[in-house]
Amino acid sequence: MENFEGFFPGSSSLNLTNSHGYGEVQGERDNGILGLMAEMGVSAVKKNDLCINKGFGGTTGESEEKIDKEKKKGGNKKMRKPRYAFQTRSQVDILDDGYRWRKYGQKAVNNNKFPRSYYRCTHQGCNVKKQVQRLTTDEGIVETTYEGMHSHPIQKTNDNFEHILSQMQIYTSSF
DNA sequence: CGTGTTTGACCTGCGC
DNA sequence: GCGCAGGTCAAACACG
Repeated sequence: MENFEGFFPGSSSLNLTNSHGYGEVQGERDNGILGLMAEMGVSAVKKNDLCINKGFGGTTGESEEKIDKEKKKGGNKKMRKPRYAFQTRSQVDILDDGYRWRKYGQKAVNNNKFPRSYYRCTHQGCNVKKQVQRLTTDEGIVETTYEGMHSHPIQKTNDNFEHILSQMQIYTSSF
């Protein structure tokens, strides 16, 4: 069982050990934050396409093996990185997960009245990206999408992250 | 001065 | 081919 290295290494100090049986996907260590969010009851999903799969009824984590479906379009070698989206009920958009993020873009998307912000990990050689967007339907919900896995230690103490976690309230999708 | 944010322009994929 | 929407770049700017 992997722990949360990659997303939140060191978060094992939290009382949120991953006990869900997410298997390895694509040989990557993909089950980190998903398990964490599952423990918290936060609606979390891995999205390979841009569809957000809500409903975390306990049977999530299946059909993740299909992400290797490359687009058979002229041999495009551009394989999409797996992305993880989770929604948290928070007053702040930026969840300080201990990494250093540099904002590189902001865009108004869809019919969402809130702009989507694009962040990139500033660690050299680590091109993990994340998108942060507040939902129009529920302004208290912030959806964060991670893309890629961190391959370096966390850069800040996790005390703050623990505080953030305590602020996160369980969000169970009700539709 | 180093680091991060802002913001308009640019790029790219996709549907029509 | 064209237009739109999403994603990224990069110069200017702000701040400690």
